[in-house]
Amino acid sequence: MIQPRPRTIPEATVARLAVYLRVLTSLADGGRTTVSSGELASAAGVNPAGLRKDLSHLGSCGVRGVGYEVRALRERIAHVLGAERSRACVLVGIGNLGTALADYAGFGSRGFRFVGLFDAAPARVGEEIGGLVVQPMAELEATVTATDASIGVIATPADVAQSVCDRLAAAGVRSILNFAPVTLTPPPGVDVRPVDLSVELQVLAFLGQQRGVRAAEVTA
Amino acid sequence: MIQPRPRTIPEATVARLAVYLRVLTSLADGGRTTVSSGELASAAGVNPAGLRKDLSHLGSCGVRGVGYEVRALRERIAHVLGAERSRACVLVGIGNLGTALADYAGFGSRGFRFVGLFDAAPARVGEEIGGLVVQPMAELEATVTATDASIGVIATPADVAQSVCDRLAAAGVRSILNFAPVTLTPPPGVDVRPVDLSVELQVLAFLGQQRGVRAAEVTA
DNA sequence: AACCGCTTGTGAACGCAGGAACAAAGTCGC
DNA sequence: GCGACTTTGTTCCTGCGTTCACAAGCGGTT
Repeated sequence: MIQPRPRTIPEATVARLAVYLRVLTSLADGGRTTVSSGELASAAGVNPAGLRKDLSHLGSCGVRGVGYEVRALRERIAHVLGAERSRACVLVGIGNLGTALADYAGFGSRGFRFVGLFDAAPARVGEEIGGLVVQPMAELEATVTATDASIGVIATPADVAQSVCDRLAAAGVRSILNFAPVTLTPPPGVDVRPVDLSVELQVLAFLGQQRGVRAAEVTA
Repeated sequence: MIQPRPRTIPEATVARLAVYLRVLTSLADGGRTTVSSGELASAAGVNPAGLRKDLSHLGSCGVRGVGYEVRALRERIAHVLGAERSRACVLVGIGNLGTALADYAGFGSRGFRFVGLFDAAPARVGEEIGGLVVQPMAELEATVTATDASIGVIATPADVAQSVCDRLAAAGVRSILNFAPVTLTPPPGVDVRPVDLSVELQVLAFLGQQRGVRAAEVTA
């Protein structure tokens, strides 16, 4: 089977596609049937030309002079992102953040479902969160295998994150979202995407500080 | 006063500097006094040449043939990022995620301190988290003014995030970290940095799916 | 049926980030 | 004191992402 499109979609574009998908779902819920690139770009906070280029990566589905059909475009993006099928995820580290993630309903509507929650603290084990019961760490590998989970989320303290990463990888998990404030070095063939909340705050603070300096210079 | 360095540091570099700062702190705690670019790059998960280029943006502080002095470099980065001075932050939306953020000790050690927690639900008001008492939304503006908070964190449901954003901006907050799954349109002069956990998961899933396709092609 | 306005899709140019290679500089050994 | 080695700082270059601008195409109108 020949793929008519080059299947290499830039990572930056993929991130924006996920945002478009969210906006389109919101529009569809609001009863909109068509939308122009300018309006969609405004709602997503990006440049209209860039949005069109992003969409061109998945074979154009718009109608010139009219715009895009909301439902059709949503389906198309969902298909490319693989969001149609539900993906099994396991979550390790049921602290405050882990609890928040396990309870977050937003994941379910985007094609992700948690199939296992794990924590090292015996006091946590047995607790029920979002319909799942927290399991001990010893059951991690068996659950990953049984559920064929391909995504792992690490919300543990920093000092155990690497060992959790290794265990997840060994059990067959290929993609890991890491909230622990350490840089993980995964085995070959495993992707790690770091999400460091402190880093986000520091970048934000620096940009704000720099903006202040600029403003002071302009007035000077 | 003439600044010897161009103060325009690329945003990508700023994000990495925050990571280097974290690694350096860890090294300093471990008793290390010097570190080479290669070792530091490995610990941060980046290319050594790129790391040296990042560091060159803030005036080189390394010693050729030896490496970087851990404490001095840490101080330097902290100074450039403005992490020496503690910054006042307010947090709106004390759900599961908000509670996790308020309780997260990692922020304190990076120069951020929460000075106000707010929630619209009367049941939440009065609760004590991480040494602070949750306040009603009506007190938002007064607290921002009194504490001169410059950073706001939004962890509310999506439907009220824009109005919270507007109120924060009106009260004087210039930088906002948004965890709500909507694209905010801030007033001029206000920066918003979105952190969408579902988007992160979708990008991760797509990359993993694409990796699977690649592997299948190679075997074919 | 033909025209006109509107919107998409694409081609080109610009700027930026990332990586590799090389020169400068300092330390360790002899 | 001198040479060789190690490591930084810089420069060049390649590739990617983003933006602008224009041609192509469709619907509505006359």
